[in-house]
Amino acid sequence: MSDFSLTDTTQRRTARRDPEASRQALIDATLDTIAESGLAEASVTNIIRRAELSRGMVHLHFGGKDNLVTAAAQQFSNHYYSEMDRMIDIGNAPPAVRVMAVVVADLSETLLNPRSTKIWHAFRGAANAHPGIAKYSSTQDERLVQNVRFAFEEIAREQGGSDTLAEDATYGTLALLEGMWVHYLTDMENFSRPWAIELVRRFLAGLFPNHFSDPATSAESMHRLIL
Amino acid sequence: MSDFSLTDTTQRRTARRDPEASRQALIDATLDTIAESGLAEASVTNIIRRAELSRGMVHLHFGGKDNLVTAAAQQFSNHYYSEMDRMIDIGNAPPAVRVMAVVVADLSETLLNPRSTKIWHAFRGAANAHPGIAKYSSTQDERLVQNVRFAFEEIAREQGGSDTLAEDATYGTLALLEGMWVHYLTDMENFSRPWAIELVRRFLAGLFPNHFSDPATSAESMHRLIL
DNA sequence: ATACTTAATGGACAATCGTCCATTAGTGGG
DNA sequence: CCCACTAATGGACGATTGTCCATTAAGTAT
Repeated sequence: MSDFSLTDTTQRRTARRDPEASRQALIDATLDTIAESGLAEASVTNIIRRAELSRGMVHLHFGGKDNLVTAAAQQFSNHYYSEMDRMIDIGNAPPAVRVMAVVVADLSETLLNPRSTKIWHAFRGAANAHPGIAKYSSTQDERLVQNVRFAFEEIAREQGGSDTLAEDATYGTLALLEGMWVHYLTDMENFSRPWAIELVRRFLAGLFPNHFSDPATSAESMHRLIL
Repeated sequence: MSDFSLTDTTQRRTARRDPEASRQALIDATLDTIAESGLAEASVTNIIRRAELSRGMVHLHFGGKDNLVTAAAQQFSNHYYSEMDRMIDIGNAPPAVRVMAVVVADLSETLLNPRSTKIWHAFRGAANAHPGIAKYSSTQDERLVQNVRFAFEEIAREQGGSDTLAEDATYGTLALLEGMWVHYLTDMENFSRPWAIELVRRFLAGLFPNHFSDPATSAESMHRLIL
């Protein structure tokens, strides 16, 4: 109210002539275009039209379209893992609860939604031919895998199971989640998150009856814990 | 030897002026290009160069590039299911063996190999924006799902489990297989088929101990049965 | 042999692709 | 207030896209 001119300047500065904002607008427009119309439609023309920026910006900020798409893939990947980290930060809960936290988070609307699934699969489909994308299109983030593996090793130790059992449980759980994403992509309206969570829990209860039959690992209970 | 001229005529006819062979050559070239360089590189120019045919053939036989790609997706899908049917045709074996037959077939080199995984994921990534492809990029072939579901319902009945258990087992198994394909795609050299088969069996043994602990459902035993 | 049918060719075509650069216009320091 | 700096613009550019068609040539029927 007092310094109207300063406020105005700040606004105009933010609106036009903010390289960081422009960079971000291009990445957002790229991801939105991919989610809405696929990677093939993510041309420079379509991207800059959506971002309401001029043609030269892609070359100016990224040096070319390839780098822009790679940056978009990187940001998308970072967003997934940062949100995942945020959601599974629940202190030192029992290992089975920690595993289920990863499951619930991966299947939550924050991470698993129409936009993210479409983008995810579009990137993965192009990853083979596009090294820049390949780097950021793997779910096998080392930290997350280790996180799950440690929890399963703790469970296996308690139950007297072998180490290969823990490893199988780790990769099986991640594979199950991958499969759920595909299931969601191909049949969104019939997909039920609680159903998917219970399905995973049931499979894990088969491997570790003493841990994943605990009501604390049920879909409702986990939902309350995380959100 | 005797009728050299006839043989020659037949050869030339097969070589040039065989519409069916030309159609097939275009489809093969399309799939090969996608497997090798991705969907984005599957341009008319690249396809006809690989097929060693002329530019107009795409329009002549398919009416346009979109229809060619769709036909390629259809043929690829048909190949998967016909090979799958062939491999799981093992008479009236116990239900657990029938389920494991699907698992082993899906993870066999015939169906799961570098070429097929790359094509598969390329198609799936484009399916959202390309209705023609979407039709043929689903693993949820009704016949196959029913096949697995019937087997699990039989198992669940024997074991006194609920119907939802059979349904969970069905979709869980398919999800597990989807996840294995992704795992294979992202880490081909470290992927072991026996390991993957045993992993699935172990998960199912958790749900149905009486059936999937049977040595007849082990990777080696199944391998012998199918091949 | 001749006419007819049609598979196959390959270049023309407009549209679109991504890259680049001469130019304009905001912004902060002297 | 002006100068240097650089974010931002938008059109020009050659290359490449998919479609289409006039033409050629192979196979078949008369």
